[in-house]
Amino acid sequence: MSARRNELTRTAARLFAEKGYHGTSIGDLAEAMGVQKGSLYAHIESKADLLWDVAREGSAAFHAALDSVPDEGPVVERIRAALRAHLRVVAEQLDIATVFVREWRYLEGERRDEFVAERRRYEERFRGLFREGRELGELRADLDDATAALLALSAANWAYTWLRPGADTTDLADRFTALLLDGMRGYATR
Amino acid sequence: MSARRNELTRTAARLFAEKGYHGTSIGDLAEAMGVQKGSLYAHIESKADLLWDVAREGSAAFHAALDSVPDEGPVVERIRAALRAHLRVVAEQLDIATVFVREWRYLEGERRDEFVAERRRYEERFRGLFREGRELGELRADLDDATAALLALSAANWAYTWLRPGADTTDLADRFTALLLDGMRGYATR
DNA sequence: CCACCTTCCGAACGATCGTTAGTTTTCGCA
DNA sequence: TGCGAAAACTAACGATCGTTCGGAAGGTGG
Repeated sequence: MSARRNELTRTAARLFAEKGYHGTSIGDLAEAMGVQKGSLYAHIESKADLLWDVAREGSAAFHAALDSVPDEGPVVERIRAALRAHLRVVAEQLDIATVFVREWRYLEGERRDEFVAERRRYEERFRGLFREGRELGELRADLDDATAALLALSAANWAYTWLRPGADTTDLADRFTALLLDGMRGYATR
Repeated sequence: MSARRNELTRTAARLFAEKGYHGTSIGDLAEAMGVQKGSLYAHIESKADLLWDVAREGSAAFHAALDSVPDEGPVVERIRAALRAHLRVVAEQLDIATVFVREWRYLEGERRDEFVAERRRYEERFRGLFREGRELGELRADLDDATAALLALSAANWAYTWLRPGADTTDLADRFTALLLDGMRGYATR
C-alpha cells in the first residue's frame, strides 16, 4: 500500500470518527487530502473500501493487544493486562477505535459478516478470562462471569467517548481492575 | 401534538436507531409512514426537528427515571434503584435510548448545546450517588468514586447495544450492583 | 351545508451525493 | 534524458438528497 493510500485511510478514520461514515462525503475526504474528489479513485474503488480498511485495522489492533496477554499465570494479572492493553489501543488510536466500536455497522454484505465474527471472537477471548478465573478458583466460585465480563467490556467499549487521545491509561486500567476485583463497599470498614 | 405527528416521531426514533440519522432519508421516513415524502412537511419544518424531538424525549425519560430514586435512605439501595431505572428505560424505549446515547451528536447549534448540558447534568446526578456513598461512609473511605461512577455509567450507556427490547432488567441491574459493591474476587473463598 | 383545519398528493427545485472517464502532471529510475 | 507508473485534474454523469408549493382530499364542529 502506497504512502498516499495509507494517508487516505488515516484521514478517513479521522473524519469517520468525527462526523460519522454517512456524515462524511467523498468531497470532505478530498478536501482534507488537499485534492479533487475524483482523484481519490486512483486509490480506492469505493467509499465503502475506506470503512472496511479502518474497521479491519481496528480488529487487528485489538486482537494484537489481547495477543500480548500471557496464556498462563494468575488470572487477576491477565485481566489487568487485558484492560491495560485495550485501553491503550483506544487512547493511542482513538479514531480507529471509534470506527471499530461505532461505525462498523455501516459495513455491508460479507464484509460486515466478517467484521462481526472478528468482533465476537474478540469479546469471547475477553470473556474467557473471567470464566477461567472462576473455574480455576481465583475468582469467587459463585461469580456470574458473563455479567462480570459484560461490565468490564462495557467500560472498555465506552472508553472511546471520554478517553483523551494519547492519555496514559495504565493507572486507569488498574483502577478499573481493582474495582472489579474488590468492589466499592470495602469489607474492612463495614 | 397530533397523533400523526407523534407517530412520525416514533418512526424517526426507530429508523434513526436502525440506520443512523444520516443513514435515514426523508424518503425512508415517508415510506415507513406510507406517505409521499413532501407530506411530512405538514408536520415538521426540517429533518433536524425529528432528531431534536427524539433526543429530548430521551433526556426526559432518563431524568424521569432518576427522579424515581429517593433522595434519602441507604446509598447502596439508591444506586441499585438508579441502575434499575436506567436499564428499564433502555429496554422499554430502546430506539429512543439509542438516539440519546449515539445519535445526539448530529444535533447542531444551540440544540446541541442544550442537549449536552442535559446529558452532563444526568451524569452528574448519577455520579453524585457514588460520591455521597463515600462521604457518608457507606462505601469504602478510599473509594475513587469518579472511576466507580464511570464504570457504572459505562455499563448503563453501553446497554443499548446488547439489551433486548422489553427484557426484564431488574435482575440484571441487581447483578451489576452486586458486582460493583463486592467485586468478583470473593474474600470468603480467598 | 358550509367553513375550516389537518393531512396528503404530485411535481418540481437546486444542491449534493458517489462515481466515471479522458487527459495531464509529477516523479522515481533506468 | 527519456520512460512508465502513480497521482491529480477537469468535467460530467445519473441518482438521491432535503425542501417547497399549489392544490385536493377528508373529517369535524358550527
